[in-house]
Amino acid sequence: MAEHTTKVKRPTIKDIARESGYSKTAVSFAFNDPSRISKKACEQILSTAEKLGYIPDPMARNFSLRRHLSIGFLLPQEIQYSLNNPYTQQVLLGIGSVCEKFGYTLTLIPPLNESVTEAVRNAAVDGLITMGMQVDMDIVSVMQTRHLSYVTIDGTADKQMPSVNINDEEASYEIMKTVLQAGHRQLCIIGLGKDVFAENATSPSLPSRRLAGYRRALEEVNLSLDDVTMLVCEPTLEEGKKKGNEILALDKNITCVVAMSDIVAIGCILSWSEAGKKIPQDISIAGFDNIDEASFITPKLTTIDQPAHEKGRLAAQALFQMINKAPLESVHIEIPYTLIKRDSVFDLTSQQL
Amino acid sequence: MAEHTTKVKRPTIKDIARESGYSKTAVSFAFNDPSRISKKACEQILSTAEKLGYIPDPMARNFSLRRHLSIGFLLPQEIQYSLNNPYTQQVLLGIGSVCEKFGYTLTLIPPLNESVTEAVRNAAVDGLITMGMQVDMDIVSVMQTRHLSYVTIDGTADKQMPSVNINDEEASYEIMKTVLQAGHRQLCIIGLGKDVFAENATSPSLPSRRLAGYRRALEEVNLSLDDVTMLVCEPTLEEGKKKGNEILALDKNITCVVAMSDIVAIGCILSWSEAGKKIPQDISIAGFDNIDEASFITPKLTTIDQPAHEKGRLAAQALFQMINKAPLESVHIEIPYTLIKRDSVFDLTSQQL
DNA sequence: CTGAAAGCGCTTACAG
DNA sequence: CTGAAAGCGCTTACAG
Repeated sequence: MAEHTTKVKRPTIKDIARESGYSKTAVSFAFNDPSRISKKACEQILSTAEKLGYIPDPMARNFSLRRHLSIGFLLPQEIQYSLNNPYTQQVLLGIGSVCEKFGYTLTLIPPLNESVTEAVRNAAVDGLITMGMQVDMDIVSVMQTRHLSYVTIDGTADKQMPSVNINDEEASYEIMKTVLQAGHRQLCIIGLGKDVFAENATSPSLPSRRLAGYRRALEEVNLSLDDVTMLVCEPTLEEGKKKGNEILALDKNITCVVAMSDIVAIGCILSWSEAGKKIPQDISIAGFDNIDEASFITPKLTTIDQPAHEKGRLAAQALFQMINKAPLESVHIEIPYTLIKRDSVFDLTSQQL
Repeated sequence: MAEHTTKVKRPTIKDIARESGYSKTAVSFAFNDPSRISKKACEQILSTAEKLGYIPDPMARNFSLRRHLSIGFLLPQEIQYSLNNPYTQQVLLGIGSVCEKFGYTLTLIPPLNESVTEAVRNAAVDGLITMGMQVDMDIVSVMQTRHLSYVTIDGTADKQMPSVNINDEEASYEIMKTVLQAGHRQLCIIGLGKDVFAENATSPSLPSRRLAGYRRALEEVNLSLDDVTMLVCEPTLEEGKKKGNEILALDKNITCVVAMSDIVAIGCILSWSEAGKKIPQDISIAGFDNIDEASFITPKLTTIDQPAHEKGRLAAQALFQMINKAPLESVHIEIPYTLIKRDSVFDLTSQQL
């Protein structure tokens, strides 16, 4: 290589040591624990650092200290899908607010080469938060052999799997009951896309727990899930619109849709409005999540309020406890939800024709 | 330390080498370039790795290869504020989709100990995307001495500062003109909170460029910014609601509000609805951004459509070019916007009382 | 195909 | 207060 290949190389601790006349140890102390060297030494070192444009390499520092100062949020599928849901965004905010407090960054980890497992193998983080995880997934064994701490939100509780959830079965029961009490019998359920994690899961996933709640309410009026039209989609606005149109085309005279996700419910409402339907008179709908948008769509959405932000916050808090080797008060955190009755479910009983 | 302090230590490449009978070099090749060793060696190494529960340490690998495989998104203030705006969330999605494509993670970097500069000094990333950055900020010099690549969105273009923008002055001019043509003269502008980056900035920031556009339109009807009520707030729904109420309390008979952010405009609408106002008849409003919510609030919002997702995508694309030492086609990318006229600005001229 | 050894840029126990 | 040296867990040019 010719001399003039002056690659502007960043100075290292060694350069500062040489230039300032002190040792690498002293330079390190100047930045990390000035009390261990003389004031004079510290000043000289800091000023030559300034002069040469030296900033300690965070990666080398972290490597040496065996930490990343970052926690990871594992995205179960492409980022478009994962983050296009206000519910997930609120979870993210909750996690982020805790990271911030601890001086950590938050790493969003999309699948690597389409593989979530690959992504987990390579994740440069101190711990992971996942959504909808179950123990019997190979990602879990990767996290375990990597000795990574992890917490799952909306996943399936297990002693190997610290979790944060609401009581989805009960919440689903309540909202379905609300719909049934309003007299609706021609129903359509829009479930959540099945988890990409779940290849051969055995324990009941979040969608199936919700379904169980719906079923219980249905059975009380002598209906079963077989009497209901079942659809499934990813929780995004676009998918919701699509399903909304599909339902209209179904020609089954559905009077009420019960969606497992507000964003999907809102998508339905938008598509129905465009099609000239009156909501909730022509067709009613109930959601799940109580995202902000649920209260400013017309009609306002009847839904289950679940504190997404709080879920993220608690999951992150638990994760930091684990990272810091502190014992967890409880491995499975269950937080309260609230049924929110608004205007999107028409009361068929009150208008005895 | 007593013998039974069996800290479950992760096996390292050395352990696999010893156990399998091959060298560290061979183990490394088995994972990274199997073609360089014999099939037999590879199999034996991989199987002992499996047996001992060995997964190569990503941090050590990245450190050795002098890379992070992550790019950073710098949050100008606490994560609550920064990410609670659908506009920013879309930018984030755009960035994320590119990261995903390149096999990178996306690191959200909140201020560290309240300091954005501190956060940049310690960021473990290969490049940074910032919002609303100007050259004359000390964060910029930190990025430069760290030899970090960076791109700014909604910042101030400069040869030292690759950027992605729309023409904010022109867009603002257009929307103000729309409002004025509808006959509104009692106006209130809600600007964006001044940047936390900007301590002693000299070149015009995004809010001031927008203001310049507003001013130009105002001057065409012989008004100046002094004739307009000026408010400023952070772009969140909550802040928007607060400002909405403040405006009602103002008792200035404002007929139209021009907000620099849809989320703030929506906040206003919500607070006004609660207060029993008819919108846009009693009070009109125009926004900026065209977030999804702008089209499903009632009334639908008149606003400027700017492709937030595209901004993020282009910024990330440029950043990866820089990281890969490829030349940039253009250091300053300007993308088109669109004026969207909907229902939130009442036409005072058509109803000649 | 295989391995010994230097190197990535820090931290820190230890000796002076 | 100060510094030489080992170590963090990988990669890779080089020699065999």
